[in-house]
Amino acid sequence: MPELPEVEQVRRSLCDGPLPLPGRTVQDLRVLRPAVVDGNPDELRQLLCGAVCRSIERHGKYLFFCFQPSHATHPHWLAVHLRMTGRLMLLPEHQAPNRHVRLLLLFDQGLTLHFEDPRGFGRAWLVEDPAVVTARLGPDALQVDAAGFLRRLTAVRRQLKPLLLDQSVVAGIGNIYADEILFRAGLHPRRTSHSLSEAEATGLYRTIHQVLSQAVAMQGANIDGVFKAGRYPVAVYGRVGLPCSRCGTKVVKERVGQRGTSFCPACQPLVSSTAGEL
DNA sequence: CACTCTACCTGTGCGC
DNA sequence: TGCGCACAGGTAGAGT
Repeated sequence: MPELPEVEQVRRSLCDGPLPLPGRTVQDLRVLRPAVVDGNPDELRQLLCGAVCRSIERHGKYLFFCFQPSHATHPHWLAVHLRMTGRLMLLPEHQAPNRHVRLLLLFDQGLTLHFEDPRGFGRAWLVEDPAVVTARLGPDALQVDAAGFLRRLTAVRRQLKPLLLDQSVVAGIGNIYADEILFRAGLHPRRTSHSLSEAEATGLYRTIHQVLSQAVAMQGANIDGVFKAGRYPVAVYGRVGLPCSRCGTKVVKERVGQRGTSFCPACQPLVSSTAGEL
């Protein structure tokens, strides 16, 4: 389930890997499953064939591929959202797409970008400007400054778990990192934004930044047997019934805001405490 | 405004 | 072995 750190890892691997995408020209585009494209697949193909990839940007969980078509003055952007099970892989052209590949972008020098997605929730679509998409989102969770975050936090009266998941507040946090952040901040998922002390609110901000930047540095999360994108060790997500790494209390799972939520009932008390960060 | 539900989709893992 | 089924989750959009 790619969230900010995993999406950033994808971006980096495509930009800074041994075979960087920027600078390469699209030779062909194949839509293997039309639902993956939001818009007309033929139009997408016409616009991107012959276009040169200039850069790949990220905002929250969205990727934006900047393409300069040969006969246009301004670039076109391919927006991509991987949702839960989407993956992007740059493979040699002789590699046959597996049955879950939805979209193929054939580049020069025999490189093909595979957009694979077993669940088929992921989407790719063209935009004139990434701002069309990012206007609906809050600031990127790694870019937001303390004052901006605290302003957004105190502007509402909401439970912390759904608040962190709301992409219009800050963009990039999903179910896994929301649980990890709240655990490390020592905050119960049902605590409300307006109930936080100043120290708790600042601690939450610092924890968001700390957890996400550490996860980016470790190339994403590592979840036992499920999701091994990177090496960032999760402390509570998917660890129901196992002892909390900090105090040994069994990790519990409840539904908070319709979402499965794992936390340590001892380290994350529902009542305000002066414990501070973990 | 805050919350809840539903739809989308399919692989996984459980109970029987 | 195999069937049925709940479950997982990001987002949009509708409803309470």
